[in-house]
Amino acid sequence: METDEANVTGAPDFYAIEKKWQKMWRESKIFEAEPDERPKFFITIPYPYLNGNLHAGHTRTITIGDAVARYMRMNGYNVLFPMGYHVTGTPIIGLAERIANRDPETIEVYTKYHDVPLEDLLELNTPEKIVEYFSREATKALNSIGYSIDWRRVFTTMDEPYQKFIEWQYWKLKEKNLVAKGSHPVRYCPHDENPVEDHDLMKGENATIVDFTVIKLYGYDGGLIAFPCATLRPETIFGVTNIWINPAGKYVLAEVNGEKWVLSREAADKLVHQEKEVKVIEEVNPKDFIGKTVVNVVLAGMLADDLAEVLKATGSDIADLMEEIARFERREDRIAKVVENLDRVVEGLISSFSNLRKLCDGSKYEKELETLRMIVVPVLPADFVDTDNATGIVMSVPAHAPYDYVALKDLEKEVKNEAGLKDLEGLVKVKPIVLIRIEGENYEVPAVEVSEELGIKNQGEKELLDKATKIVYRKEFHKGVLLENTLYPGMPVSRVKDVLQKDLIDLGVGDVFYEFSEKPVVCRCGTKCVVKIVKDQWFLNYSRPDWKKKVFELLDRMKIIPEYYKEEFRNKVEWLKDKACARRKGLGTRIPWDREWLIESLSDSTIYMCYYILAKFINEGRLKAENITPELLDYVFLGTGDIESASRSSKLSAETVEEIRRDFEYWYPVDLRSSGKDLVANHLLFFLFHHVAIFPPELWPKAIAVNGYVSLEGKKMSKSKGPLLTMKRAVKENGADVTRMYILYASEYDSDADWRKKDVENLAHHLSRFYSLMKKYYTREPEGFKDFKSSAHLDRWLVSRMQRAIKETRDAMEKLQTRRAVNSAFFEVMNDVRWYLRRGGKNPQIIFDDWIKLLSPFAPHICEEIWHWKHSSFVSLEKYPEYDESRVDEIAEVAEEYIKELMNDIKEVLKFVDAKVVYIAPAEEWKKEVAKIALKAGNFGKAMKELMKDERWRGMSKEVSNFVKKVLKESKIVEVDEKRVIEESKDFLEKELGVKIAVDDSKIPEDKKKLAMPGKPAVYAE
RNA sequence: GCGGGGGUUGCCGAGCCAGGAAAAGGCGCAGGGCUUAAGACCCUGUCCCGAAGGGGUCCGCGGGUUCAAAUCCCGCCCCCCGCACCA
Repeated sequence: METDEANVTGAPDFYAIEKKWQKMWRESKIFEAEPDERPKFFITIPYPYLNGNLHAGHTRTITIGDAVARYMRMNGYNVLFPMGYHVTGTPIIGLAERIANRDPETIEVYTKYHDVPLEDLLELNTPEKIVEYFSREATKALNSIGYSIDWRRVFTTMDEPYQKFIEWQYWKLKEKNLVAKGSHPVRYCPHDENPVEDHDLMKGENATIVDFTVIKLYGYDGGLIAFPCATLRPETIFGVTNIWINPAGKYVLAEVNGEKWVLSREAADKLVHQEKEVKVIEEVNPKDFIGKTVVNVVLAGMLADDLAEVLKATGSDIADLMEEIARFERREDRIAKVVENLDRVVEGLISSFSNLRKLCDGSKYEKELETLRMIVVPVLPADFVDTDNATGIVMSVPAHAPYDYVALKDLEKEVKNEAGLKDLEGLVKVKPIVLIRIEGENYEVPAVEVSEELGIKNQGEKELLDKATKIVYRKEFHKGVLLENTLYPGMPVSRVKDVLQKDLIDLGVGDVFYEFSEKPVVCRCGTKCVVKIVKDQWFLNYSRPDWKKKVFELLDRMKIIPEYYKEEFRNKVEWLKDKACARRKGLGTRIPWDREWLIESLSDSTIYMCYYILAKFINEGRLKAENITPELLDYVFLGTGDIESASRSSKLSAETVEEIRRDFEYWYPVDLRSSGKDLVANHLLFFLFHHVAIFPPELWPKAIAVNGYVSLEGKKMSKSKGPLLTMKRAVKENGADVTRMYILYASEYDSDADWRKKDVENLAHHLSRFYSLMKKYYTREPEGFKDFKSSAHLDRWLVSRMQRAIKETRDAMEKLQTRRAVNSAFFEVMNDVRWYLRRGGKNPQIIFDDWIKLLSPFAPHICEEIWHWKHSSFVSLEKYPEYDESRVDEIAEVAEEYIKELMNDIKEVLKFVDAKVVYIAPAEEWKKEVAKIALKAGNFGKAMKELMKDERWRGMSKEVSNFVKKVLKESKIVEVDEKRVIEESKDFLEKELGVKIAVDDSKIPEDKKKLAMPGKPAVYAE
């Protein structure tokens, strides 16, 4: 029998095949790209960071890149696909230290998940050895999976020439004023005296740094004493009725930048790290301050008119001063003036207030007292104040903060009932000051109404209070607008914070206190972390509008895949702030003008794609670090300066310089950067920023593609905790082609791929089947097949279907939809071939050349192997199959579809009848009119309307409507010679169905005939 | 909270942008063929009902538009990711 030679061969030796072709490719240098007359395609994948072995995540991203590279190469492009290694930063150093210290956890993770043999691992006790080891391993892995990389361009970011390149880049940025010094808050461990990164944390990984606005209210006790109130809503300063202090807390009096502050003990400790000069004078008892009053300086300025009147009426000695202040037109100026005379104003106001109180509770100065009350507010006790949050002192704004309102109400009651609090009588009054209007809502005093709606009885009901707070804050933030009694009437609450914070600081009554959003934040060493302001850091000024504008321009013109990431990128550009780009610790390049700083790792990997051009010359030994001068790089990358100075400074011949320049001009810009989605908000963003900063628009990148992660059996992979699947292991266990195909087929775009052993094995079976098919048919002469035009129906069908697959695969690849591409190029063709063989096709090999080429970007080794059974060229360099409309035979396709449907119909019937013979007859000719009418009408609705006018059709509206749908989709159905098709397929149907088939309408009853329509013959079984 | 994405038949996952199939493909499961047997391979079935190719129900929930909605519109619920100085 002819069948069995294929099956017996069994599974091919993937491993041997892979090794063989990898060697052949390498020896033939077919992926080493040099400029020529072809159009070029420069594709890059972010170089991997080498603190471990490459894993399934890398495998996915790079396989996508390689499939595209191979696809483009087969489409006539001169493709450059290089790779390098990223080693900048601290993780490698940390790893070396942990290995040197024999850290058990590290050893476990690296032997268990990264597949590093223990004896090798223990050797890796310096960063250099780690880089050496993992780059070697990475190269092995990348080769073992068959990527078409031009290895002459490999490098690491520690290489001296690379550092020269980065120095040049940073000089360029400096020239353009895009790098500047500043300070920046970071998470910091006081014990280690170091900034703390995520993986160094024991607790609090989710904590972010929030900036509280500190607003100082002033008391007076022989001198000014500031009460720094911390708030996230500085606008509420206009509605303060009192301030809160925790009577049970530990507080200190300290000199902060020369001013006396009352603040919590913790706060004083924290401020030391926040660029403040802090000298603790003494511990103080918070209860001593309760009942004392403090001055709201902002309001004092704003209400200077009223104050002046009050002070005059009550004979205060600062009445004149206040009048003077009131003469200023602008509120800001008044406040400034108050601050200028802070000492006198505060003392004067406080003593006036206290005099007036003693003098006249409830008598003739009632109104004046009320005015003063708004500005001179009491310090009151509150348990809910957290001394470990910011300063430990907060403002009370009962109109807009449910906690404040409810606590005040409680306190009011207590004052009446408890003897110990009698001092506070007259000071505790619940009189909320409203400063925000919420658009579209009817609140008078939001905090009061919301608290009442929720039925909050006292401050013990924390849950409800939190809920109320959330409601009020949310509504006010989104729909709130400031009222007349504020500094910015009409301004939305959502916008006021930054403005006001800055104003208050400028006026001298404000400050910033950085605090964690969640607590505690604990370092691995067990110490509680603080926020530290790092001074004199170098920053990349990403927030500059002119810089961003250019990035937006780039985004507009570039292609982002998938498309909706363009919007995501825009948002991220908008959101990006200045970024500290200097570090004290780590591997990398020093800032050339300030050598105590290292350039941070995300900042030295932004335009390095152009370094691949240099790398070839460097690896050839033609270019050394000392040759890489600014003049050289200006000339070869930017075309500025001149060849003479480039040549002179670099000590390279003019020819060499020109050669590098030509290479660069040929290859640049980057045509596609394909990356995992984790790099969107950082690396890819910086990639865009730096390109627009340094290169002219014609050298800006053309496209970015983003792909999702890989999980293992549904579990997230983790480099540091496992599970992890290394590229090496995946290839070793499954073979390169299986690994590649699986990862490409597992999912699309940014959705995550799940690596499932079972599915992977199954794919391997599919590939083996493919190989067997090839083995059986590929080299065989086709029977009775000369060319497409004259061939038999089934052969034409197969060729036609192949055209569909080609079109679909190409379309998918153009959009980087590898899943769809593999599906059509592999699975769908496979199904067609199977159907073809089942139908008795003898010549599947007529499409095999195309099929092998079609699959070659995805499973290059096996394709190369099979291809060589018949050809001596590399399939990797062949022309990718082109969709050829002249080889599409719609009628053949429709006819096959017809047979499939007929078979299903008969099968359905046979389910219910135990028949020996099935009679089939195509519908009567006249029914084809339906098709004509339907096609003329063009759409379903019109067609049905038209047809139902004819009474012949009315009795069978159901059948007609089904047919109309069909004919509108496959118009060729009417051109099929049904009778002939059935006759030709008779043997097939009989074999498949196990019954006798007869084309004979005389045996078919009328009611069955009625059901027939073109494309759906009458069937009768008996 | 802000921003981006998403909820499809046992599972994974297409389809939705350009309305008109119980809804591709894979996995799993069941049955049959092949085989001494296992594996591999091939075929069939896999929402419910049905002794004739049919009918019913279905794509997070609730409305709406339409001859027709998984697909368009409105409201709601739920899930994932990013929010940084870390590669």
